[in-house]
This record gives sequence, C-alpha cells and structure tokens, in this order.
Amino acid sequence: MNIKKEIDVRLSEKLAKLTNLSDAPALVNPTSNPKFGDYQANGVMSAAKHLKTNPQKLAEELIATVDLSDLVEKVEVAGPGFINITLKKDFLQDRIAENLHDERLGVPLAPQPERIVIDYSSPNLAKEMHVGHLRSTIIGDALVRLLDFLGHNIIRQNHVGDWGTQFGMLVAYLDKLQKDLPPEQTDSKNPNASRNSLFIEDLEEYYRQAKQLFDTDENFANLARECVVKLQSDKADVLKRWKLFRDISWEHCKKVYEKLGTLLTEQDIRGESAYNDDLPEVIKALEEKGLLTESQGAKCIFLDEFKDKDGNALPVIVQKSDGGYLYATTDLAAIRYRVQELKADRILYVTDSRQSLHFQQVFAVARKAGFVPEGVRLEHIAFGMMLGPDGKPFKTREGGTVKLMDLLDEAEHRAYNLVSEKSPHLPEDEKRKIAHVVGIGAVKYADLSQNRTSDYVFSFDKMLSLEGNTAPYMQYAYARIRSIFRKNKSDKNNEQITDRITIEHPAERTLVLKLLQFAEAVESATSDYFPHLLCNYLYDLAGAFTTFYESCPVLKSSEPIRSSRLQLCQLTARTIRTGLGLLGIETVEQM
RNA sequence: GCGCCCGUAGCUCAGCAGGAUAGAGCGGCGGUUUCCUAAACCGCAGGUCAGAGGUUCGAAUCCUCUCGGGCGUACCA
Repeated sequence: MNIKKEIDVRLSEKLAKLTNLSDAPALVNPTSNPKFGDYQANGVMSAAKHLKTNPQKLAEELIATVDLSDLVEKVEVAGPGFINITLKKDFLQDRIAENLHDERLGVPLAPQPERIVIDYSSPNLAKEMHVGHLRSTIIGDALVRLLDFLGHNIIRQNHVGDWGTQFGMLVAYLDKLQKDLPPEQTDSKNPNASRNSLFIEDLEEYYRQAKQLFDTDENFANLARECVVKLQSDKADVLKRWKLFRDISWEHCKKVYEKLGTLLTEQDIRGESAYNDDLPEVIKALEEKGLLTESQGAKCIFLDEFKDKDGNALPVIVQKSDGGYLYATTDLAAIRYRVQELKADRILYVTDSRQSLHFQQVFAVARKAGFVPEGVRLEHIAFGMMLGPDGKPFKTREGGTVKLMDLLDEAEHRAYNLVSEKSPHLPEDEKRKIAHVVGIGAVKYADLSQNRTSDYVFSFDKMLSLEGNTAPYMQYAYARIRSIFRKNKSDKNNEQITDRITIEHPAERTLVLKLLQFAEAVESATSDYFPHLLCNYLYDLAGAFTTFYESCPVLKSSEPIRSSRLQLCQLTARTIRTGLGLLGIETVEQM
C-alpha cells in the first residue's frame, strides 16, 4: 500500500468537493520535520489562495469532512494552513505485518499495465564498448527492472550500430589489408579465413586505422562508401565480412553485459541494419503525407517549432543528397516498427542529453506523419556526461577513450583489494565473488544515485567508500543484518520467531514507517524515471535501521520483543536487497 | 547568433507541481568500543542557495535580466 497516495487521494477528493476546484491536489508529502507528524498536506493553502478564502479555515473544514480514522491518530492544522498527520500505531503495525508475507513488500502493481519499449545501451558494433555506453546501459537496465516490477510488459531494444559508413570502412579496410598481403600469407593472416583469428582488439585497431584512412585518403573513403552500397544490395562476400565483424563485436558486448549483470540478451538486439529495408518506405510515407521538401539536394522535413538563427524552420534531414539515409530515418523506421509490430504504449529512449534536439525532432516528425497514435507516449530519458576528476569528459591519462571492460576490471580489482584488506580470513573464491558484487555494484550505484540529468564526476575512491550513499555502504548494511541471523541460528537457545511486530521504541516506529514507504520510493523513482530517488530512500532506510540497531537490542531481548525486532531486521534486509535488485545491484551475505 | 541544460558548504551532491529553521557524504575538529560485524556511530565548525529585480502571506524552487559554465545548432550517430 502506498500510504502517501492513500491519504492524498482521500484529502484531494474532499478538497475538490469543498472548493469546487477541478484541480485541487492536497499535496501530501512526508513531513519536513518529525515534530509535525508523519505526513503533511500543503495543498489547502494554494486552493484557498485561488478562492481568496482563509486557508486555516479551509483546512479546518477539510479535516472535519474527511474520514481518516482508520489510519490516523492525530490530524491538526498548523501554521498558515498546513495539515499535519500522525499515523496510528495499530495502523503501522497492521500494515507492516502484511509486508512480512508479501513478496512485493507492499508495492502495488500498476493499475493499467502497459507495453513499454525501452531503447538503451545501443553500442556501436564497429568497436569496443567504452564509457560512453555505461550510463545508458545502467540507467536503462534499472528502468527495465523497475517498470517490470510494477507489472508492465517490457520490451528491451538494443538499437546497436551495425550498419552504415562505419561498417563500410571496416570492410573496405579488410579488403585493402588482404590485397597488401603476400599471397602465401593470405590463409594464415587473413582474418577472414577463420573467426578465431580475429578478436575484438583487432577490430578496435582496424576501426582506428580505417577511420584514419577514411579521413585522409579520398580513394579509400570512396571504397568505403562503395562497400556501404554493396552491403545494401546484399553482395554476398561483403555481407559475409559484415556478419563476421558483427558477431565478433557481439561476443565482446556479451562479455561486458555479463560482467555488468544487465538483462540484455541477443534477443533484444534490433540494430540499425534491421531497418534497412524500411528506410525507403519511411521516405515514401513522409512523401505521401506531404511533409518532404527537397533542399540543397537533400530530402528534409521543415518543422516550424524548431527555428534557426534567422527564425527559419530547421530541417530534419532524412535522405542525404547522395541518396544515403541518416540516424533520423532509422529512428523513424524504428518508431514505426515499435508501434506497429511491438504494439508499444510507451517508447523510452535512454540516451545522453546531447541528443535531445534530435529526439524532439524525430518525435515531432513521427507524430506529424501519423506513425504514432495519440495515446502512445514517446519519451527521451536524457542523462548527462561522465566526467573525470578534473571535471572534463572522462578519458584515459593519455586522452583516449576508456574501454568499458577496463573500467569494470579496475572496479573489481579495487574492490578485491578492499575485501582482502578488511576480511583476510575469507576464502579466496569468496573474496572474488564479493569483489565482483561490490565493484560492479559501486559503479552502478554511483551512476544511479545521482540525478541523471546532470553530468557526474566519476571517482573510484568515492564510489567504493564505505561511508556515505554508496553501494558498499548499502551492501554492508545488508550483510550486517544477515549476520544477525547467522548468529541467531548458531545460538543455543534458538527460539521460534513469531510473526507479530510491535512498536515499543521510537526508533522502531521510525524504521517501520520507513519500511512502509518503500512503495512510495519505487513509485517516485519510476514515474519520472529517476532511480536516484530509490537510492536516496535506501540510504535513509539504512540510516533508520542503524539508529534502531544502536538503540534496540535484538538477540539479547526477551520474547516477544526479540521476535518483533528480528522481523524488523528481516524486513529491512529484504527491502534493501529488493531495492538494490531493482537497480540491478546484487548483495552478499557477508563481506 | 539562436536554443536547451546547469550554477546550493572547501569538494561531490540531495532538496525545485512554492511551504515551516536549506540537508547528506567526503574533507576538518572533537568524541564513542567489557555491547548483536568499528568496513560502524555521535557531536561541532562550515551557506548573501551565482548576482539583481519581480510575483506571493511565503521563493533554492516560478518569471525577467546580468554574469559564469556545459551541450546542441543541414546532409555523423
């Protein structure tokens, strides 16, 4: 049960009736200060302002009309028209007892499940994954888990870059290599001979060299462009190489995803190449709608809502003057597929904020062209850049791109050193397991715990710190609780844990209330796609637990308090594990 | 030039459908351990919420302008 929502709905309904305002939200939130109770409603004041009446009087009227007796111990009007609400102890105890046997820990399912397509990760298959793919992958994966938990039907889409100039370049470069080699070496050195002889590292290097050639050698650039054309016309030998590149690259991605623990699989891939045949169709459809204009040889859609410096409409180019298609064209084709074939109710794009103009334009064109029905939502879940400690874009010391695999390896390595230092007694394989969970968790949590819209400063030291709002802190909080149960099990006078939770101590009450607010945290993190709100909640929960644990002896208490407190420990552990799980972060039993 | 985002403690960040005394963590200083994991906890110091106007009973939050930073802005993705 979402307590906040429950109170809000009841108050808002009555407030609307009382004021005859169509929109009179009660604006219920947890109180800013515990002395005001558990929840406060702030909406009366603005409603009173609209009606030009006395807010305190209106607040008094409202609480006289609304029935909250099943939840509430005390409701009072305070200050200029706040309504302060204190929940009943019985209510808290009853609700928390329900969560004891609830897999979902009180989080309600979405009343209307939707089919939600989430486009995320989307690496370029011509080269290794690098830090630029990290945020999309982490944030996208967390949103998948969160929305799925609410009962939505999630369709992951990995819109990989597996087509176009970049692949033309690679194929052309391989051709060139082959020609340059002496004939007798062709079989052993020719990467095309066997896939085993070509690795992602080679591919990375080829891409670099091919790119350089492409930029400097006009002849080569033309060859590369020809290869793109050949790709599009299904020339068998060219296609064979393309598949080879793609397969090698995917093997590499798979390893990264595996290490990262993302949900993406081969089934989720639907890359740019998948839309190749649709691109002329998209142009045709736009043409038929009368949206296309030819300008400087390119086919464009001019949209009035986007203006250039002189106030002229800005174009969205969908076909180049040389006949080639662009990013926007592919995205339009993808939208059609997602609407028509996947039957999406909502399509989310998890990409960096630099692409926000692009998506605004693509969304606008898709609407105008009738590719997207009225009720279908298109949303760009934008995020900021990853910065290095110097506040500049995150690069290696030499100024190169940081490979994602290297970064993850280092996180694990650092976590391993930490574990070895703090818990040398643990067996080696255990230490490795913990290092993996903590290292990867740290990278993910550091990203997710920050408001995604802003840039964030990447720091191994900070994310692996045991202090503050970090993964290791949360994982440690979990492990500490689990240790209580190991201890309890090994106790001689191990007693049966009963089901009742009773609130005796203020710290218990605070913890219970916090536990009950898990539903609110999940809801808030999901509604606007802000996973950091769930992180904030978990951190607060850990704090509430610590206070409880410091002031309320658990194993040393006598029944029935002992059972009650053990249950609180159990629920806290489950809530932390579930919450981290929704973010794609694992826990360990000891660390 | 135009557009979008941002500027909160020394540092990294919360808070922003307007609400009560602006919160954390790190760093600094000072404490706590015969006690269920000290990888912990508690306390103190630290702020003209970039600046100036405006709207309001009330502004970090909304509006306008200024300064500072980032990103984007016709054939890359």
